[in-house]
Amino acid sequence: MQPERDEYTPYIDIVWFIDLVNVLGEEGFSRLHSIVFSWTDGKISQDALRFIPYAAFEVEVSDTTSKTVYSDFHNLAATRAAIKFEVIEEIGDMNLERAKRIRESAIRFCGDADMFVLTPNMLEDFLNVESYSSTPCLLNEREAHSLRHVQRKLVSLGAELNLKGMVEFTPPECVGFYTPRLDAAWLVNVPKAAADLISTIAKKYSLRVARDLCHLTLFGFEYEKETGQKHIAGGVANLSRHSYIGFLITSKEKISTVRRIINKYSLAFGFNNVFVVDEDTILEAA
DNA sequence: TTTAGTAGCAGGAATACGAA
DNA sequence: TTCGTATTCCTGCTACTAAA
Repeated sequence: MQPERDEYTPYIDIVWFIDLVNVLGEEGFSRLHSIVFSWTDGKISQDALRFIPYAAFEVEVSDTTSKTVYSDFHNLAATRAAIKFEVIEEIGDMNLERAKRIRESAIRFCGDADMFVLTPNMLEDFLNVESYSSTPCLLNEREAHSLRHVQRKLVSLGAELNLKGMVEFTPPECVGFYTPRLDAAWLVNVPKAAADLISTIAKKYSLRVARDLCHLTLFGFEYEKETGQKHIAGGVANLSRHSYIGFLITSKEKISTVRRIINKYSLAFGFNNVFVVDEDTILEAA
């Protein structure tokens, strides 16, 4: 999403994107964009939808300060990339252990995870590696016997768009904590080479990556028709953290209620990736 | 108890660079 | 030329430890 004129604009040193045109083809992406464009009132630009950040790297090679490293972690979190690396040259007072302590604070206070610290030397080890270890898939396919109309529609629409559709989806990064379940999700495969490289780095340095490295949860869906405000608010919170773009589907009568929750939570918790969609709009999507 | 040395950290000035 | 961001270099503060 384009920054506002008066917003600070961080420069991320390196970002690996998944190009949805490569994944879906020109025609498939064009169709997906037209659907997302209509569901978000045009708030998602074509490029923001096309290039999905997978891995982001911030590199500090000077005698950097702790605040610089701390803001690096927040800038990395703002990319919404699945996995984030702070690469630290151990110069002056900055070193790996100190950067790791800053990482712990960043994870605790900015509400993101899967951020790690490396040194340039640790990365150079991988330049001449000929094969990488394969990436284990953490997805848990749940059998859903009775699907609601909206869920069936989302599964069939996802299949038409060449996306992996799942219902009653449990985000793999939540295992061991409170485990939310999204009513539906559309996932995209991560290119094997990228996933395997990250897996190999994680394995060598014992980085505890929580999320599934071979899929990205591109879209999450929650369907709330009759439930109360607090229940809906939980859905909004789950969507913001466990999908790249989240849609809360509800009836026409409840749209204003849901929008008020999204407005409140997006300001309080700093996200801008959840939208409310009228149930009929989903069912009529062709 | 005081003093000196050291590590860790914070902060600012100067400068480089690219975009508008 | 201006603006925003990154980088480099430097100084100062605080806490801790060991020696006097």
